[in-house]
Amino acid sequence: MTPPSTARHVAPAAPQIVLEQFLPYRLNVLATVVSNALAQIYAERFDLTIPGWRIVATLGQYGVRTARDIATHAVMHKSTVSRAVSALEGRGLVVRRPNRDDRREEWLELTPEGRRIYDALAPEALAFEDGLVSVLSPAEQKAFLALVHKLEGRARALAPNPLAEAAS
Amino acid sequence: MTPPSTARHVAPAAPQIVLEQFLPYRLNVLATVVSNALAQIYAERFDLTIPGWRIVATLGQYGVRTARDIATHAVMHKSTVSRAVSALEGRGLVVRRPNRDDRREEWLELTPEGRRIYDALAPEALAFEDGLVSVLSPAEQKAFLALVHKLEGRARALAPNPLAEAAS
DNA sequence: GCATATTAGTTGCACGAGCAACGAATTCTG
DNA sequence: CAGAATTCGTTGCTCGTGCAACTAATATGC
Repeated sequence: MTPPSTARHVAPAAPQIVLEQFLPYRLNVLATVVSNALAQIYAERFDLTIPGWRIVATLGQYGVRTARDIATHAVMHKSTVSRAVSALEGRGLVVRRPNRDDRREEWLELTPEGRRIYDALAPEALAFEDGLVSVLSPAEQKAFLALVHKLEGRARALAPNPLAEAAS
Repeated sequence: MTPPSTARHVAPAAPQIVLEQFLPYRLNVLATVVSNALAQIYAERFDLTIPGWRIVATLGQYGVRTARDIATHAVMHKSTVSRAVSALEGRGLVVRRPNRDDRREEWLELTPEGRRIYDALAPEALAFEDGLVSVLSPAEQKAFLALVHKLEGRARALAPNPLAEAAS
C-alpha cells in the first residue's frame, strides 16, 4: 500500500496540485458520491435513469416545459433529453402537446401516473437531502448553497461549452 | 417559452422539490459545468480523458500508486481506471512496475514524458481554479472547501455504492 | 496444509451519452 | 417577400463507462 522505499522516482517535495484541496476534483467526487447515493432512491425503486429523474423532477416542479428548457436548466445534451423523454413517454409518465405558436417545440408534462411517481419520490429525495446536509448547521447550509450559486454562475461564464452558456 | 394560460394541468402551488435549491441537483450541475470548463485545458490541449487526467494528476502528486488507490480516491470504477491506464501506457505517459510483495497489484508512475505533461498542465489547472474561485473571498474559499469535505464524508457514509465506501 | 474466500486487475457485453448531420419550422436580413 | 441563418428536436454513429464474469494471487479458516 506504501510505495517501496527503494523507488527511483519519488513524489516531488512540492506537488503542484493537491487533489485533496483542488476544487474541480473535489466537486466532481462529491457530486458523484451524492448522485450515487440518491440514485438508490429513484433508480432502484422507480427504475429511472439520471436524465429521466431530472425530467420528472423538472416537470413536477414547473408543470409544463419544453425539452430545451430542461436541457438548458440541467446542463444536459438535447439528444440525452430527447431519448429520455421518449422513454418516459413510452412508460406513460410524460405526454407531449404541440405548441401551436411554435410548432418546432413541444410542451411536456407529467401524466397522472408520472405525477404519482413524482409525489412519491419528492418526499424521499428531500429526506435524503436533509440527511445529507444534517452534518452542517442551518447557517452553514444556507451559506453553502449561496456559494454554490456563486460558483455556478462563474463556472458558466468560464465554460465555452454551449451546454453551459444559457442561464437557468 | 411560457406555458399557455389555458393549460389544463398547472404546476402545483407548492412544489415539493425546488431544484434551484436542491443540493444534489445543484452539485451535479456545478460539477458538470466546472468539469466541462476544465476539460478545455486537458482534453483539447493534451488529449486526455477525464480518467486519464485524474490518473496523471494523482501520479503527479503522489509519485507511485496502484490502480486501486486511484480508483478509490477518485470514486472511479476499477475497469475505468484499468482502461485509462492501458491507454496512458500505450502513449508512453505511465509505466507499471510489479510489486514483488503482492504480485496481484502493480505500482504505477509517470514516465518522464508523463511528468512533462503534468508539469505543463498543473499550473494551468491551478490558474483555472484561481479564476473560478475568484468570485469568492479568501474566507469564503476556505469555508467552502471545508463544507465540501464535510458533505463528502457524510455522502460517503450514506452511499451504499462500493465505489464510495473507502475513504481517500 | 488445504479448501474457501477475498482482492487486484482485465475484458466481453450492453447501454447511456455526446457529436454531427438532418428535417421541419421560424426568424432575420436585405 | 425571398434567401440565408437560426432553432427545436430526432437519429445514426461512436465511444466512454458500469456491470459481471474471469484469471491470478493472496489471505482466511477449519
